[in-house]
Amino acid sequence: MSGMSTEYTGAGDPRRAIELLWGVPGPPRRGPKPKLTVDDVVTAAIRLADADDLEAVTMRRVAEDLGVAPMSLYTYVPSHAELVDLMLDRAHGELADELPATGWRDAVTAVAEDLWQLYHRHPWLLQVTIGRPPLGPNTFAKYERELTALDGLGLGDLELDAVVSLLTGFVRGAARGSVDAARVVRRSGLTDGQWWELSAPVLAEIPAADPANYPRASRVGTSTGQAYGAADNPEHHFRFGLARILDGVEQLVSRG
Amino acid sequence: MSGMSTEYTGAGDPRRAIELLWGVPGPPRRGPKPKLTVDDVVTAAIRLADADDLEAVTMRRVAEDLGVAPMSLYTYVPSHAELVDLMLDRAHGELADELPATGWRDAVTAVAEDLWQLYHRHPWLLQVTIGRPPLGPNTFAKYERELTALDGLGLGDLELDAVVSLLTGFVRGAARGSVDAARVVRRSGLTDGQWWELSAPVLAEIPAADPANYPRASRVGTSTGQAYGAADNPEHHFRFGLARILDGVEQLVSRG
DNA sequence: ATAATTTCCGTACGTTGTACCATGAAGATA
DNA sequence: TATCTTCATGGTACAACGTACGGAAATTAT
Repeated sequence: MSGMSTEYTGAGDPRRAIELLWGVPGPPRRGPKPKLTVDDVVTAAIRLADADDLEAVTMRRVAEDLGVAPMSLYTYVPSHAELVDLMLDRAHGELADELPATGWRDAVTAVAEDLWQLYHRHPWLLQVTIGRPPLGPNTFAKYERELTALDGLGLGDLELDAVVSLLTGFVRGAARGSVDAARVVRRSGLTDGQWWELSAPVLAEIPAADPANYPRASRVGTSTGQAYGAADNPEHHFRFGLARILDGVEQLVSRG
Repeated sequence: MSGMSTEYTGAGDPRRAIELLWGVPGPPRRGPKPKLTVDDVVTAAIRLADADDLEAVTMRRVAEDLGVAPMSLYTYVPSHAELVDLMLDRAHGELADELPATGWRDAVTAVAEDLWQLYHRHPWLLQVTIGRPPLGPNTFAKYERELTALDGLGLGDLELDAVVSLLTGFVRGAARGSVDAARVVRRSGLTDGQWWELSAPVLAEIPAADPANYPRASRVGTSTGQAYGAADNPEHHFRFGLARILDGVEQLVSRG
């Protein structure tokens, strides 16, 4: 294989992936002492991703960070794809286990907030395409906690799953908007305001782009621009959307 | 520049990008007749992306498709990034302008359904990272239509923007789950069921992965597995989530 | 005719994941 | 202790990527 095609979780051999995720010891080895452990590799990879991007996690860079040759990594990890799986499960281990005991709305809010924070601490998590659900301990614990937050509301199993999916999907999307916006500012060196000051005059020269053709869009666009000093406000969108979803779920619950 | 770093929309020179998006004619040219148009390039790129992936849209492959050398494309498009911007705006041109006049719930539902369909027709749209909002005609029209669906409900401009963001972000996330799941099945050649049959026995050998440690997760997991014959059902998650969000928005509206 | 401009494209560079193979280190067996 | 077996290490190489650079050829303006 060559290049780095779109990688999704759960590519590669399931057996090997699961053994790595759960850290099964394996039979006693015979050859020379390994200089590293799988955890070392994952730690270095996460350090690189945190400092930059998922794109920064190349086998060559991870190897350099660890003081070994690129090909040596393949004794610890079958491929780049499995390394990403391991990074993902490890990062989710930072989520708490406890939940507030002050009602389901607080519990669900805590789940959403924790995830929102986690995605901002490790923005590269949002660059991982989810193929198969990663069958690691922390991914399991995350799902268990999310279900626990909705315990005792009388929801059926299928409804529980759908609500959790709605919630986590929403947080993921909102966080993505937030970190993508931050990334583009960092990478381009232009704030949203500066970028708009460059773009607006060009747009004004295009007859077809007359604001009269898009009356609502231009009105709301200028309103949000003035209110936030930016095109939009990810943090506000997160809180607003979460409130709407909680209201929607509450109706479902109260209807039985 | 080398390799293909994570590309986001709105990279590159804003002036040139906007001129391309709106198809401004430019001064009369002097040199030899161009063999192609910008539209030809975009069309070929979309054809490749539809047939496969965004990853399949390489300058070399697009050029081959058009019968020119790779470097010739750069006379039409400043870089790969701008090409993606153009693809994105063009694809959104497939969205209808009209809305059902039978109430805001129907209108918002139509917006969501149309987007859901569009993302399934062009799954690569979900692989584009949104940096700056693409300032093209069809992106404008999309936003205008979304706002129109919420007309006359008494929502403020900031609320309107937040609701639209919630709605489109939700559809995007749900569709992503759907197309990613389909892609992994196609690429791995394994259905969810087959993949699970491979994974489950391995997991059963891991003591720490005992279902008793994750009681809710394992119960709900088997329920959904039996109900859908798969890990989850994207279509159902979409309809379910949309209903919850509509209920949540309805509360906001009725509270004034 | 000449000059100015623009298209087209061959070549080349730096980047990626990783296949393949040789080298040598360390435990198992005699 | 000597030999065998197994495994970590890492050098080299390949195909694919975006695209910088610069020359050749074509077209229009003068």
